Amino acid sequence: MTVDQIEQMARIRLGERGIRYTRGRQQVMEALIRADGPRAAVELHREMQPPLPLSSLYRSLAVLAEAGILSPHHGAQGMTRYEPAEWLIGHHHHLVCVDCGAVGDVELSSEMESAIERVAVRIAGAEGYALTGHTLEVEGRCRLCA
Amino acid sequence: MTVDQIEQMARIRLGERGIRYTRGRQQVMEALIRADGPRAAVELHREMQPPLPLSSLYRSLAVLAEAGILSPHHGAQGMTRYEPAEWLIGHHHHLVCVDCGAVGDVELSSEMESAIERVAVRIAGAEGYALTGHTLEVEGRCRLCA
DNA sequence: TTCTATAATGATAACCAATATCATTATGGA
DNA sequence: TCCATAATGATATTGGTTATCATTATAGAA
Repeated sequence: MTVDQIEQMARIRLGERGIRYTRGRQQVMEALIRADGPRAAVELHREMQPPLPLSSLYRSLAVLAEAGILSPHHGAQGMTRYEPAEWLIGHHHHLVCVDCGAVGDVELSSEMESAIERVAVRIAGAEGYALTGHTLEVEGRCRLCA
Repeated sequence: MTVDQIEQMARIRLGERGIRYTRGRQQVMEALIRADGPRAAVELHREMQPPLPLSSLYRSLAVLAEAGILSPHHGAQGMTRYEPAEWLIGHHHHLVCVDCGAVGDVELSSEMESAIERVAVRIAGAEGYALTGHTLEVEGRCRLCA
């Protein structure tokens, strides 16, 4: 799935809801699509050239998440990082560094994935929850923090 | 494992580090041991009788987490919830309500657990991380929010 | 027991990610 | 082109969390 294709799907979803896919939102989406994991507003602000004002950045993230195009991930230092929703970039899990807070995406083989899926279904059912998703958060110390 | 036994282990760990197990910290630990999942400072403040001052509450949580007795969990609304570390209450996973943010603990059968453990080892190894732990975060809508 | 060094407390202020406000600007449709 | 409405961005505000610091409590020494 190319960046353009993902953007196209996002654009359609927004159009259906009367939400515009403006230059700023486009910048946010492209940065997140190219990233290898969730990113916080402050991180995007640092990396974007030229940087979008923080107020616009935060609002764009909120709008895109509300539309189901971005998914929030609550991480270390109380920062909320976002990444394109799974229907855009595929189901995956997270590898988190317990020291620096870096988060990376990980995809599993279908056998591993279905094993985890079965567990998630079992857990949600037992507690009367309507299952919406699941993520295996693998924690460790990254090469730099080791 | 009883509340007293868990407290005793926590007390020993603190003693080894020259950290006192004071009445306030005791109140915090007992509230968290009795809880069925991670709790935030604000939640503890509401539930404790009499409530510890928020400044002391936050500091106690930080001290106990620093000593490895509590583990932080970063959740919705940017709130950090804490629970006794796994070496005290056992390994478990989390069931999170995507609407209200409630978090509950879930224990798995040993077969399910070892299946997930294998996946975690595989992931960390592939990315060069030193594995420290893993949690399956199952997301859904709880009975109240359904 | 008393003294003393040090840890812990709690009121207060400061911090910072995130959100709300609102006047201005941009956009798509009539 | 005009207009209704969405979006922007500077600014102010919120709220969870952390830092400060004078006071209090505690463990160990004398």
